[in-house]
Amino acid sequence: MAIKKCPICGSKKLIRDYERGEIVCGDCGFVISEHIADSGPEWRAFDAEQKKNRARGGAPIKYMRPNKGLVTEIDQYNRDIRGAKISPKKQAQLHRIRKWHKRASISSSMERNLAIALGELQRVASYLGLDESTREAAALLYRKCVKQELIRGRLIESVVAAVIYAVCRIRGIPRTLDEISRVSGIEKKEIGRSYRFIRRELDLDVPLTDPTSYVPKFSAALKLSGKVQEKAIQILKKALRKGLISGRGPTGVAAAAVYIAAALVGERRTQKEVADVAGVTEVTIRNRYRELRKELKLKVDL
DNA sequence: AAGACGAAAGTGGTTGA
DNA sequence: TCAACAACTTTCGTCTT
Repeated sequence: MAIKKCPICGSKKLIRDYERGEIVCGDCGFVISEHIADSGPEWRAFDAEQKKNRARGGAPIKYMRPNKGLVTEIDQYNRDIRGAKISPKKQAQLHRIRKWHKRASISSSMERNLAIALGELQRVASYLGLDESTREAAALLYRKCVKQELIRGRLIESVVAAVIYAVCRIRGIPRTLDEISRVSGIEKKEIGRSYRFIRRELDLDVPLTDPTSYVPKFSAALKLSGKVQEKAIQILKKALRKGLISGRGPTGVAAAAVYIAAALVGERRTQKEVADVAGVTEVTIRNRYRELRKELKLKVDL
């Protein structure tokens, strides 16, 4: 069912944010739906060069397919294009070609690994509501891992989860290790270990998680207005300048900011409510809240 | 009765020797 | 590999609304 207008303010200006898997109201900022399926094109160019290459004719190259979407097959009937029998010499040649063709593609261990991994990746990504371009980025990263032989000794599923986590961090898509752990069925510490390993080996540049990216998510779960989100982001920006973010868990900081913002705007939520959707405890919210209040000199009457 | 607050002890992960 | 360490959680008693 397609969503046509915002249930809060009735506005029809809806922004579909496929990277984050959200539909957001353009007027009040309310996050109407998370985890939407991407109905846009199945690939997105990361830069002009790729756009040019991919925009050319033919099917887009898909990293999600074990053979990148390009298929050649040599059938088993020794006939030429008109159906006539082929000479024994040619037959032998064809046999050799078939053999090597198979070895070079589906039957190589790398391709077998990829076939399993990409299926798992597809499954986890869809549970997390990640759009196609993010999935492609994850698939590409996974290919790099395979190429550098980083999988050996590790569960394929754990590397898949780690790759997804890395891509989400890089793209600023708010998905916690907890969420990924839940849908992938791999323990958090296991994912974390694989994640750190591939980050080091591939020399990935992963920025710190920006707490503001969690604000829309938490606000939506708490049914808070766009005004609260605005306020919360404003608070976080100030906190960032004061150096209150570093070293702290991003979800905790974001949760505290949302909690404060809700109180300031008059849409109060209890610490427990905020804590639950953020996946932290009330104590953590209190600690962050205390720091924020002190450093930013916010007057909050509770 | 429920929520807010904070102290104290416990837990799991990181880091540096 | 081990110990120190910071962030966070759990638990609990007290205060406020």
